[in-house]
Amino acid sequence: MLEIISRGETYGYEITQQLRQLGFTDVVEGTVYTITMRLEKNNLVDIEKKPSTIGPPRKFYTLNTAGKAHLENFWGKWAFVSSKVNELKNKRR
Amino acid sequence: MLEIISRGETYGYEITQQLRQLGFTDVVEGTVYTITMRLEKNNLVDIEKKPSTIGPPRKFYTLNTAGKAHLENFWGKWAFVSSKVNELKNKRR
DNA sequence: ACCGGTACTTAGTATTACATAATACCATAT
DNA sequence: ATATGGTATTATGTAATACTAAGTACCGGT
Repeated sequence: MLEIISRGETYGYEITQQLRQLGFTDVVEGTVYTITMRLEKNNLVDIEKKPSTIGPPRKFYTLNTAGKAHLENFWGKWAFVSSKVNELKNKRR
Repeated sequence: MLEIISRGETYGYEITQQLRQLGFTDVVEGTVYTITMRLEKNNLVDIEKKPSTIGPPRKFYTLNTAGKAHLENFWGKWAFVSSKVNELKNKRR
């Protein structure tokens, strides 16, 4: 979700749809919501509310400096963990 | 941990050491223990207690049929999730 | 007036992650 | 004997995370 938000401001409902398109077909809005709430709580995002012509107002998120740092930190951890897990996988019988 | 156990019977303390050697340097025994407890609770392992000459008895774990199935299921999920995450990573700016 | 799609929020449970500390066994050195 | 250090499991508690179901509300079209 941090990575998705990093590509440009977006909002919960749209994030849900993007995740579903990515293949996480059974992600529901509630799941995404708890994560956006966490991002807010941890001050990793800036928030802007904008009206929509086709529904209720949208709450747009963008990564702030801390959010970007957090994302970079995540990618570092991902590189480490995924390489270790793949190492295990490749040694599998 | 399922993968580590799948390579041959082993016990908590040894698993901790293996994980540390793998690079997860700050894994402590308590963390491993909660996971072995979960494996027991979910009936994914067979248990055999054997004496040790250099300390208290060891509780050896081996994967049972359900455990092996669970592991295979994990590798399937891993292939999916890691490919999706890497897809995101590679599109990163 | 209702319906379906859009959109956020609430509230709750179950699981997971992790740390700290306690207990106990054994060999070796003092 | 006893102190110590490595080996090994167990107990207990807290915080974070994952996930679901249901509720509220806004809007356009029939």
